[in-house]
Amino acid sequence: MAAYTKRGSGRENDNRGAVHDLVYQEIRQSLMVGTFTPGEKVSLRSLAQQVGTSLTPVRGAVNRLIAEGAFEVLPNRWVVIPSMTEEKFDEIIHWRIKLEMEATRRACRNVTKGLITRVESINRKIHKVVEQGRDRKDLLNENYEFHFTIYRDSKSTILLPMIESLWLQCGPFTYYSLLSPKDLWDAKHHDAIIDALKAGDDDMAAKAVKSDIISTAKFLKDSGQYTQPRLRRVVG
Amino acid sequence: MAAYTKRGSGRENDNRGAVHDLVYQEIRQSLMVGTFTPGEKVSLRSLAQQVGTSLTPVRGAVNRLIAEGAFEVLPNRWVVIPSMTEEKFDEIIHWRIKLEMEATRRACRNVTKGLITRVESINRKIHKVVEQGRDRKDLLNENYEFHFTIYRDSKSTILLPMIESLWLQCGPFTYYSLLSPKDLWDAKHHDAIIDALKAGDDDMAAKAVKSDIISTAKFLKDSGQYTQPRLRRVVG
DNA sequence: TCCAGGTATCTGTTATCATTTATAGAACAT
DNA sequence: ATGTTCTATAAATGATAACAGATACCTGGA
Repeated sequence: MAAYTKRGSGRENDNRGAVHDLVYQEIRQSLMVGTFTPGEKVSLRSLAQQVGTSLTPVRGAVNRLIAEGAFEVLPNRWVVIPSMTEEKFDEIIHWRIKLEMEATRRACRNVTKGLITRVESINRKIHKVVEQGRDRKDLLNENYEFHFTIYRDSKSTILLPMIESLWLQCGPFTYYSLLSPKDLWDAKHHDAIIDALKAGDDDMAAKAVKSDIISTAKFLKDSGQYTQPRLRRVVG
Repeated sequence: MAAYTKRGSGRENDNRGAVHDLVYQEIRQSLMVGTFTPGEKVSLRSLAQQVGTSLTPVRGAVNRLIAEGAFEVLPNRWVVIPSMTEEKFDEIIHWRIKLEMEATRRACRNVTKGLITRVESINRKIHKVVEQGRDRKDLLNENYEFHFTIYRDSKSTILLPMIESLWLQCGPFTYYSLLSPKDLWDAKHHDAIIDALKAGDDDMAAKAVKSDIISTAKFLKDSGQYTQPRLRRVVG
């Protein structure tokens, strides 16, 4: 037993997280709520200055985000936010539906009281944000939490990274939705998901998730702007 | 092998690729042909020494591979080859089938003469390797090329990274198949894929791919060894 | 007015060094 | 003989500086 022996100082910094992980989380969050705009150029040095570190941890975070499809690297080796085309968006949505339906089914099959409590709590927050008309970014964050709280309970180390990657890829596209005047958030899908979880009906839960994805996809498509395929200047 | 250094000497190295990209390719290749064994610890320094560079490009490559699920990072911050469980493997195969069927369908829909030529060329190489009983690793490499030559023609920037990630994740598992005495390679699936491509029958091509995946999955499962979920020592 | 060429600046990339942290092994006490 | 503590080693992580390539801008000439 004797957990008294603490090595070294240890008291100094309870932060415990590697800096490049914090940087990753910060950029990722910005990405999800549409802080970056599709096509925007991203500089490692400016990012480093923004987060107040050297290039090294930023590089680690950016490399990871590139691998996840959140960033794109041009032939120049410059890093940009990928642009979005309609085909690409449709494809993302198509696979989001497939993967998230399955993740939901799995989570529903071994649903616990704890999951329902957590999800209901987040859903209440969402309702509150919508009522109070608060910042749309809060809504996006809570929506992310709502879904991934469920998906995490699928206990699938295969599904989760794929789903995260897809969310990350359509994240910047939500930038335009922030500009859109109309703010239609239909809470009925979330409620339906919770009801299905409570009933332990995995097919019903999956269907509710599908409806939710289609609904938000339609919302994004309405306010979104697709980017033309980038024209690369051919140097002669 | 192959010191990649790019720093001082300007023209020695083909400037087309950054060093960390070459390192990535090399590690990835090793991963695919089962050079690493599941659960094995990987040290950045040893990797750097192996490829003859400093840590920096190795870190970039490893970070990317972590994001792709090829490496796993322990709470100790040590990097290891992920272990494989039966559930995990089945899940990977399940989604490989779904995604690769779709990629094949897309490639088949806009099939070109060039694709068929390339694929037939690779298939001939595979036949030759099998006949001559050459190194199993050559077989794995050619098999990879065969499939991804097709998938690349799906022109889907969404599908391809997901499929690559799945291949990478079951890559180390093939280590055991290299140890297996029996070497059953059924070429009929590849031939069926080519026939379907020639006929432009996307459903048939997709079905042939499914058969091929199931076949190789069965082969891997026969010779594979699953790893117990890692036991973390609980300090008391 | 337009185009060519050169220069300054910005970008990613790599190497090296310093710091922190965790594991392993030896020495010690019980 | 066993368990604990100290120490040495090895590991990842972060900061900094030097380097190479590309872009942007400015200048000079037609």
